Amino acid sequence: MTNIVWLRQELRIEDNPALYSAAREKAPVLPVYLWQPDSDASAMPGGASKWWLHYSLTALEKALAALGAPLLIRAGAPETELPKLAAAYNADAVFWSRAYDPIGGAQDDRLAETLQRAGVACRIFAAATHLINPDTVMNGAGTPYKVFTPFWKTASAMPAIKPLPAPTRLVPPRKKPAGVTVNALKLLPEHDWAAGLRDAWTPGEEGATAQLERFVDSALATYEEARDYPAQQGVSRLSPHLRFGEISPRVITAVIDSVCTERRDPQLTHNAGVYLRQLFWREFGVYLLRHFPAMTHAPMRPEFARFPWRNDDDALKQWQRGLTGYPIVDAGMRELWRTGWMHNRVRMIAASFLVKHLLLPWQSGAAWFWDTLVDADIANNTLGWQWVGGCGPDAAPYFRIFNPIKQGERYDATGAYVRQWVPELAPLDDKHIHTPWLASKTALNEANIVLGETYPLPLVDHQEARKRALDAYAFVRQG
DNA sequence: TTTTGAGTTGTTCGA
DNA sequence: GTCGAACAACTCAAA
Repeated sequence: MTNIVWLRQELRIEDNPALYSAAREKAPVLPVYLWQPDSDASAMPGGASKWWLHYSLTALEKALAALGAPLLIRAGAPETELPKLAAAYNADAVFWSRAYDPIGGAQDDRLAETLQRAGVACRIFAAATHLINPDTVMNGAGTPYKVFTPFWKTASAMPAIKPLPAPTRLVPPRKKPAGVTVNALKLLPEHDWAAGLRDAWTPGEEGATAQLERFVDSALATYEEARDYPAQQGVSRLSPHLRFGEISPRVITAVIDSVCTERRDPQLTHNAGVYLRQLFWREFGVYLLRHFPAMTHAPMRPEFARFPWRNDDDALKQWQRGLTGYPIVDAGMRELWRTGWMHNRVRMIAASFLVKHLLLPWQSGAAWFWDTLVDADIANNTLGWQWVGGCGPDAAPYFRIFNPIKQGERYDATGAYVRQWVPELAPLDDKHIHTPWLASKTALNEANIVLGETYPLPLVDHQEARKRALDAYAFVRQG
């Protein structure tokens, strides 16, 4: 008799309800990860996510081996692989955490049915991937919230669930598992473009814990102010760790709460509150997707179906490559390409530029982010892009059009961020670092810049693009 | 049912 | 340079 633990979105051993419960029963534990190459194309991780997954699985293998039970890795769908494994190991039960996205949820239902037919018990847990269960937070009318603040008030007032400890020891099944190696999944790119990712990140539970510690020690106390400046280390950078379940948001909350209690510093406590509120945007994302599964592809506001999006592959490519001619946008897009991540402030600027300045559909931006972000998460990505597009719940009003010049000058006043990611502009003086097309010939010569050759001229004029966007949004409103 | 207040992250214009 | 208003109504949530 064996307990199978299917590890899906929680690639960690601490605060893992399925693993914890299976381990408590003293029976042998078989932890399983399933790679699903044939699943729905929209559910397949993008290139950057696959890179991360490779190292996350490697770390998980090591952690589980240290506890005594090696990880079994297989390729295949859970509803075919898990019943096979249950039979081969004479398993009494399969333990796993529920998924709240449409594809994962449907998979849960199919798996539970198949296992029950085979006489195997299903021990399904509310996922510790999130702080709330999306099915339990509703407004007074009994319908799902569509506005963040009231959602947050209700959701954050729910009693916090204490994180579960990591099991100290696991009993392996007698039979040696026959799986594949992480390498066999071929998650790493054939052509190695991942040097920037390797420099920037340490995937895995240990890396996640270390990152949380760094954030709490060095940035949390100034989070509210510093989080908007992309050249500073002002944000948590925990998003990919959360995405792969290498750390649970309950652990993050518990650690921060205990630090605040210990230090009794009102400024720290205030900033911690600002950060924890941000964590609830992640909750809001999964919550909305649970209740409005079509939002991954369809605008939440139906009138946006007639939005006059343009079709311009050249412009899309220039945006993707960081060649729009607007330094802050290009810096962000190149940070993304190199490191698999982009600072939140710059995500808003770059995304707004695609949707409002270029009038390209938010779905094409979402697709690019899906492929290039190490933290690509279907719920967060969808919410973020619908918000920017103005077609989501609680969205940015249509007349709120980020000015990429002003944003650059305000949040990257010295140009440190632009200089890091757009090195061809680095020698330019601060005054024109966000507007190279306004620099004098002498200044450009001295900086070795030939506009249109070494760095592009602006793809669109801000004022004209702004007017065009306002007209397009007016068209949607009036029908 | 009706009413009322509020709504992540901005920009521009004119006094 | 600073400040407030306009952008333009609309939807959501709760009383």
